[in-house]
Amino acid sequence: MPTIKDIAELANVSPATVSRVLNNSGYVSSAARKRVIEAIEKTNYVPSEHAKSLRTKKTQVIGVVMPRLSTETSSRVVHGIDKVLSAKGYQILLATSDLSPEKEIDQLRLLQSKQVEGIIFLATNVSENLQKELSELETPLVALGQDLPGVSTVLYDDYHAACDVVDWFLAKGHTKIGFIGVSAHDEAVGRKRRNGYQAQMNEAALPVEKSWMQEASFDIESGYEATRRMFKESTTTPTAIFAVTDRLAVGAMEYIKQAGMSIPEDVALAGIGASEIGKYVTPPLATVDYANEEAGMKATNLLLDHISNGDNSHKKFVMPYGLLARDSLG
Amino acid sequence: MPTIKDIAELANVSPATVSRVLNNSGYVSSAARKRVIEAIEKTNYVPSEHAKSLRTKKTQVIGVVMPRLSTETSSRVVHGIDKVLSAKGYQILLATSDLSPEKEIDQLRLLQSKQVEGIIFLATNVSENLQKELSELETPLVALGQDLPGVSTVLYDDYHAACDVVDWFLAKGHTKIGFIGVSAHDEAVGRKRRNGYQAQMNEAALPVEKSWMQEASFDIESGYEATRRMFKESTTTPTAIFAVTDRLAVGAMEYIKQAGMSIPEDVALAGIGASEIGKYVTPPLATVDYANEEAGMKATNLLLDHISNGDNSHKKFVMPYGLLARDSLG
DNA sequence: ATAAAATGTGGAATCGATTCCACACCAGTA
DNA sequence: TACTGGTGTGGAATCGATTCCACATTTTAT
Repeated sequence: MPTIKDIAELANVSPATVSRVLNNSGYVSSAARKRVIEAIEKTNYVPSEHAKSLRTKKTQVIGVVMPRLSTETSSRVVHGIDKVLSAKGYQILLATSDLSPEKEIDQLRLLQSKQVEGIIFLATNVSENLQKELSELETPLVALGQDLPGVSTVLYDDYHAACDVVDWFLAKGHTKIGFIGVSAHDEAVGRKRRNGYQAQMNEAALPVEKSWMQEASFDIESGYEATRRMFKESTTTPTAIFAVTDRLAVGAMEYIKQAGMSIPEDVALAGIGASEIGKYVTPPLATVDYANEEAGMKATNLLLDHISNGDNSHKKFVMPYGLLARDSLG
Repeated sequence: MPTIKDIAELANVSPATVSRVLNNSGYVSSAARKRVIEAIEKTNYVPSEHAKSLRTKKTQVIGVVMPRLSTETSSRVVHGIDKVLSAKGYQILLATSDLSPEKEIDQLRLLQSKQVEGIIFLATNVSENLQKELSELETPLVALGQDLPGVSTVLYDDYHAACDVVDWFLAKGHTKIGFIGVSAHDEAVGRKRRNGYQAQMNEAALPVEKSWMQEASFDIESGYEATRRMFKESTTTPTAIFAVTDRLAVGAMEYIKQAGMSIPEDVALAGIGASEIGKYVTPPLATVDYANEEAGMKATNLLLDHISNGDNSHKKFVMPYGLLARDSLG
């Protein structure tokens, strides 16, 4: 591995001059520049970013912390982030938290030690420790998807989206509406969407049988099971089901079909997420489009603003969402 | 941002001693160690990885270059990579090439300058320039999915998988089998799978009408269009279609349904990739499971071997695949 | 013609860690 | 008593770049 010194010797100049060529700064005669460039090409020289960062404090790297990579939502978000970042010459240092609160904090530290210039943080849990860590963090950070106090965040409008889904059903005349949610530890998906559902049912003065509200995890299989439980346990069975994610809804769809009922005639169905799968199941799944890619882009732009302007204000940005009424609605 | 010097002063020791505490190396009295640890905690000190890497040449970062992130295949692969890497304390520096050959090379250079300890490379194009770049690269590298000469690779068995898909149809008595492929610039998906199809049709002495072979890009919509063309242009229409990816197959499915034909009675269908979507469309799509996550893990382990053993041999590893015969087959 | 400004270049300090080496101290042993 | 060997510590070089400053040389302006 050649260093700047080797190039300097080869080109018969000082390291300082090589550096000037590298950075297009200061004065360099065209003769010297030519010799340096030749030396660089001959040796396949690549400057060490570490030495550079050590001196300049710039790394051109943004850290991204997310619970898991292998979901459609995540990859859309990362794609949005990458789109903005790669255009500006930044790279992504990826850190996954595996849904573990301690690991989220560890990763935050690790990224800090790697001197990333900013962090985009998709949290799931919002613990005490996490908030403490965040408040001590010097690196600019933007949260996405969960409302973290004291930091800039790009949020989805979970509450109103959930209300709108329930409204869909109400408008079709449904009164017995089931709900498949996830753990309330997840503030956004677990709590807010449930709140929206409950608020809307209350508003409409509709009673909700206990078994109509089921809790699942995040996979299709779990949506299937939740639906099975719902139908087994209910005295009056729902005529519509709102699942908080498309995957859960697809699971519900599987159960309903297997149980010999038809969608939307016997049971109407809707999810949230606008996942690709929902578009191609039969019937197509009504859902809410969260514009994940745009959210990723938005968060990145916000972060870059913080970095360049040294702007420390805490902005909250709520993403608009789109309603995709499809056949599963009736 | 405190540095090792600040800690040293606070703890009344030299930087050397702080370093010893940090790395658990050499002799440190328990009194000194205690003072150092306290100073670290008090100041929230995080050592600079840049300074460290500059000195030690170790970064604990692996670069991953891939064409795009927002596909199910990619995220499965990255997930596999991450699983192995995070267990060993490595991090992932992500670089996307956006399907552009020049960008693939740029990213390779950039990763090198960031001193990554190894690179996992998912290429699409296999150009001259790329091969030159790879041969000059000093960083250990493992390619995944495309056969690059002169480097270790983890490969999918595209040719035989394609043969097996055609065999499915042959076994069901189909003789008119259509094919939806992608550009031959993509060696693995474009060329090898097509070769498998053609070889098998030849073997069975079955004629292939020109319009039965259509070229598409990678999205569902494009599969739809390719199928439309196939049916419009053919004098005899196929009774079975092999699409080289599940997404293309789903597009084909859409067209076939919309044209009023039924699957598998009028047209049988199969894809490759075992994407989740294929499992939940109606009818479920027959496909080939490529074990992407395992491939990512395999590639990572191979890479780590190279790194730790300084092992420069070029291993080729072909992943086994699984056949998922589902209802779309008939 | 002479002062002032622009151009080119190298020396050396610097960033924040690690690590070799020298040195000091305190046992235990011959 | 003197010598070994294990402990504990700090000084200083080092990694590979950037950048300030000083200095030399040329060009331009007055």
